[in-house]
Amino acid sequence: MLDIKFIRENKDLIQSGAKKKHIDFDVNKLLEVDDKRKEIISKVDEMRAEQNLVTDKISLVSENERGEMIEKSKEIKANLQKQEETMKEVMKEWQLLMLQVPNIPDMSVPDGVSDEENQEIKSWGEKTRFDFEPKSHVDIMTNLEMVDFERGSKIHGFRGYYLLNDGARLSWAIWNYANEFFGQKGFIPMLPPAIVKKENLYGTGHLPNDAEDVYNTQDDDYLIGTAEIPVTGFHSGEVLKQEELPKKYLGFSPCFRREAGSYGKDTKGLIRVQEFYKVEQVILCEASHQESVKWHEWINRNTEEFIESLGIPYHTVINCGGDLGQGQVKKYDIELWVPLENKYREISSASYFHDFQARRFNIKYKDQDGKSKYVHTLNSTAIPTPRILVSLVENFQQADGSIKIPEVLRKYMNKEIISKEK
RNA sequence: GGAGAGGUGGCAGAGAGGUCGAAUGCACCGGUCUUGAAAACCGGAGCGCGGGAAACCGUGCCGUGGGUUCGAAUCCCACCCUCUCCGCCA
Repeated sequence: MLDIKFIRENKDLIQSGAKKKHIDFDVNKLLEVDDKRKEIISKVDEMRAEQNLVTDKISLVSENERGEMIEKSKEIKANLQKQEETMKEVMKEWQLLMLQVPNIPDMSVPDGVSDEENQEIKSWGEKTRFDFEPKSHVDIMTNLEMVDFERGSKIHGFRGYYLLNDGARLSWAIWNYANEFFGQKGFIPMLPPAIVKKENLYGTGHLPNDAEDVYNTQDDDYLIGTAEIPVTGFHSGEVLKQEELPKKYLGFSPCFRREAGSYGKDTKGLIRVQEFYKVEQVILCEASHQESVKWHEWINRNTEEFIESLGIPYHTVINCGGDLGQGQVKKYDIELWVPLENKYREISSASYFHDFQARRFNIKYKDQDGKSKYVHTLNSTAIPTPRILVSLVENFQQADGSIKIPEVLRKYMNKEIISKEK
C-alpha cells in the first residue's frame, strides 16, 4: 500500500514503476476513483454536519417543536443514507485498486522480464570440480539413508520427503549453527505462529495476488509460506518509539507452499518441496531510504557470510524489475552452486519495502518532532532447510559416496564425514 | 466441545439512549511557589480524514463489522480477542 497523496503527486513514477515490474496497473483509473472518493466523502461529511446540527437541538427544544424537527431529520437522513451507500461502493472499489498499486522499484534495479535477466553482482568460491563422476543429492542422500522420497510421497504425496539419520542430524546442525551465527549479530530470536489470520498475508503483500500458492484452513486461517508474515506482523497496529528502532528479529518456522503451477519444475529432490523450514531475518527501521538501503545490504551480507563460512560456492544477483514482487523496492538473491545441474540455485532472497508493508500492517513510530511515521520493513532468508542440503551434499561429496561435513558444522555433528560406516 | 464474565484514552476505571471525545485517579507537559527539587495549587494534553497560511472549523473513531433510532460508548446481530469453570489433549 502506498500513500494516495504520494500516488497523486507521482503518478508518472508509479506508472513507469509498474511497467518496469511488468505489472499491469492503470494509475489513471485509480485517480479517477479517488476523485469520486474525495467528492463523496466531503458530500457525506457535509450532510452529516447538517444532520448533527438538527439532532443536537432536538433534545433541547419544546415538545411540539420536536415532532417537526424529527421529520426534518428523517428527511436528511434518507438522503444521507443514499449517499452513504454510494460512498461504500466507491470505497470498496478504491480499496481494491489501492491493494493493487505496485511499489516503485529502485533506480538501481535492472530492466528485465523474468529471473533469467537478473544480474550477477558478485560471485564467491570456485565452482566445485570433481576427479570422479559426481552424483546428485538424491542419489547420495538416498544411498546414505539420509532421505526417503518413496515413503515421503506415500505419506505426503507429490514432493513429499522424510529426512532421517544424518539427514535429520545435518538439519539440526544447520539450525543450531544458524541460531548461533545470526544470534551474534544482535537479532531477537523468535518462534512465531505458522497458522495466521489472513490480514497478515495482506500485510506482507502475499494476498491478494499470490492466493494460489498458499494453504488455508477450514477456519479461514492461513499456513505461512515464510516467517516474514507473522514476524513482520508482530508489531501490527502498534506505535513504536524511535529509540527502539531498528527492531531485528530472527524468525524460525515451518513454511508451507502449494507450488501450484510449478508441476513440471524440479520434480525430483529437495529443491522444490511443499513444506520446509526457514530461518528468516526481519527488520523494522526508521522511515528513511538510507536506513532501508543500509539494512538491506547488511541482511544480505549476513547470509553471504553464513554461506561463506560453510564454504559453498555462490553468487549474488540483483533481481530485475520483472522478478520483483508487488511490494518490493529492490531484491538480491543468493544462489548456491549445484554441481549436477551445473547452475546456481536460489537459496536466499533479501528485499526491502519502504513503508509498503508497514502501511498495510499499520506499524508506526513517533519521530523526534512527535510526528508519527510508518516504519520501513525488510527481510531476508537466513537459511532454508532442506534446500541448503542440495548444494551442501553435492559440493562436499567424495569419490566413495561419503560427504565431508563443513568444518563449522562438525561440532554439532560430532564427526567429520557422513558415510555408510556408522 | 459445554457454561459464564468481559473488552472504554499511556494505565486504572466511571458512564447504561441526547448536554459524552467521554467523569475521576495515576502517569505526562507547561506554569506558580522554591536557592534547586519534592509537595501543593493553577492550566494543558488523543488519533485518522477533509478544509485553512494559521487560529480553528467540519467529520469519523469507546475491540471489529453491520443493524435499530431523529439521535448509540450505551439497545440488537455477527465476528475477533481476554478471563473463569467443566470436558478433551502434547
